[in-house]
Amino acid sequence: MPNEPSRIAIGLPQTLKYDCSSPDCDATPVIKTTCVSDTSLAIVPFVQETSEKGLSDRVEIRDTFQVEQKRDTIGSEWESLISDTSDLLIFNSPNDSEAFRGVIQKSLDPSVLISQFSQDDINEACQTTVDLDKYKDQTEGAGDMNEMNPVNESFEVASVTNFISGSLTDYMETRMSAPYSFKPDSNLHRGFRRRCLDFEMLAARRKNLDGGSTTNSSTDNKLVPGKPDSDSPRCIVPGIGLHLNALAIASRDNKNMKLETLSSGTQKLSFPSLNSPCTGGAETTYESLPSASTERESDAVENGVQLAEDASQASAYLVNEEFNQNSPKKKRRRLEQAGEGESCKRCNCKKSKCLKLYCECFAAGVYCIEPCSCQDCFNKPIHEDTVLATRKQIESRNPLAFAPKVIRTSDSVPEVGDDLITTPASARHKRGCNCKKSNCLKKYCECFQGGVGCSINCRCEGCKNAFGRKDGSAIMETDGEPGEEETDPSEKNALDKNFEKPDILNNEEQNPASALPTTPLQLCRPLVQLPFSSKSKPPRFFIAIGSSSALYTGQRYGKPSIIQPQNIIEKHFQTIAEDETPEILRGNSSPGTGIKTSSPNSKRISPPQCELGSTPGGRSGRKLILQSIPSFPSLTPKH
DNA sequence: GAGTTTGAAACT
DNA sequence: CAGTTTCAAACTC
Repeated sequence: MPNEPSRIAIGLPQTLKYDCSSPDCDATPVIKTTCVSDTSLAIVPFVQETSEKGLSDRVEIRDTFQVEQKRDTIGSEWESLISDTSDLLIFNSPNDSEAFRGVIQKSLDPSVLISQFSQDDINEACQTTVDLDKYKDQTEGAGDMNEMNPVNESFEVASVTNFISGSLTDYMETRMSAPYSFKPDSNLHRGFRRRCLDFEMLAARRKNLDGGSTTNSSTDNKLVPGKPDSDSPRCIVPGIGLHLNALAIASRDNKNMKLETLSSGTQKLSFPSLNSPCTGGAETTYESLPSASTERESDAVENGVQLAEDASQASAYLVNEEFNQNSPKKKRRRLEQAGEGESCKRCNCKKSKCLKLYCECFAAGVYCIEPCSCQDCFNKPIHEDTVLATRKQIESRNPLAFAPKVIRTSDSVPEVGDDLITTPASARHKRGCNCKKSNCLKKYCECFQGGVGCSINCRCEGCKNAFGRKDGSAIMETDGEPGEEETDPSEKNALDKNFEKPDILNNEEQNPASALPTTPLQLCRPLVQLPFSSKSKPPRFFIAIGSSSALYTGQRYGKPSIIQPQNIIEKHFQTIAEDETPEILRGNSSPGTGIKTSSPNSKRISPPQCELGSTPGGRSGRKLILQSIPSFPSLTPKH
């Protein structure tokens, strides 16, 4: 960055990449910086995202998007913006490490750390960021840096706090969630390697922390890149598994939620899905976690539901999971018990060497881990080269092969205040299914599995997808709703059976807005309407979808770690990802235009550009997604 | 836990 | 691009 050589240059190097592709982005400030530096385009969005998360005012969020749109349309202006916003990079600049360090040294007490920076500071900073124009003006001044410090430190603090507080796992998880990332050159903020993570390391880290050592140092030591230690946390491979970011988020959220729940005493929650193996051990961690988000507790809980949902579908990073799972069967059983089978990726591959999309781990962009029962597995850090090569090959065939299968579309353009949705699901399977016998009522069906309705892209036969039929006739809605007629009892049973409706749903039933058969669509709406409202409970499966989106956005924009410890930002993030996005899309996209742009029967996925097409000022929603996608392909490591 | 079914992924 | 094979998850018993 021309304008900020001294600061940015130092830390940006490759950290960017790692972080960008890591689910962590959302969690750590570093990511932000990284992302920004990585892609000039990402800067604004990134910043905005950050601000968004920090903002409680939804209006501001919208403004942010608007800004983004504006920027987008301007196009050429990006670069100038970059330079202008170079200061933003400070968030993650190496210099922050100092602050970070200082914070840690000051106190290991998360609460203290958190307290050091008021939400106001964060918001203020965020707002500043949000308003790019304003920011420009600021950047021109010498004092802009100072102004940003609050944010910066806040981020750092959050990270530290998160790390220090019982949420170490969370922190690490976040860090490590970058499934395959580049080897970090930077000693700062480098991503932890998710699956490589083991508790020894965790323990060591804890010790280090306890000993007052800086997070950075410990991290650095652990993250020595390139060491072919399959069990070490350095299993990151470049650009892989971006969509897992969502998972990471989900898992984190999940944990957070749990924490919240615990604190409230209602835990036993009712979030069966949350009890997935993944979250199991996290409790301990969280128990110690200070209730920094006390004020938002209710929200957090509420969010927790959402998160839980999310987690159920995607999370795969909890350390616990790695401990508890010994055999595929067990894993599966646990998963099943948890209500979701996708939470923690584990495979049982025997012939694919875990180098094909057959392998869930590989497909998810993560290394196989101990709980996997795969044979002749090559999806391990020691085979990083092979993994990357294979991945590249697959991506060459299908650029979105590792993208989330279920993506958010602009289909739903529900109007706030609308009653139940009559519009198509807000998320769709990107390719559509091809079911012949399952009637799209079982998890064989990717659409169903993803909790989304079938679409015109599907080639399924006899579609009875409870989330929405191919013909668009049957989107599951609340009991007694129109969509129900389409769904016969058997279907419902199937649905319930497959997804094991959590108690939470029952709770939701009490809430008209989120009544039972929560379908992506259905829930989506409430979310849109009440992004931050405690009443809006995310659709159980939809969340996953949201996560995916979040993933994109999160990666691209980076999820601020600021609030992570408290879930505050996280919540915002979630909300934004799932709720705000739709609105954004709403603005520009017309219903039914979403992903359906691709040929209905086309098996091949259209490239991001096509699918997400970015029309200046045209489809902000899509644009948003689009931007996020680019990060994925970061297959080419910047070593 | 073994065996079957299913549909995506991979291959031809 | 269609048809076939391979694969591993999902499912059943």
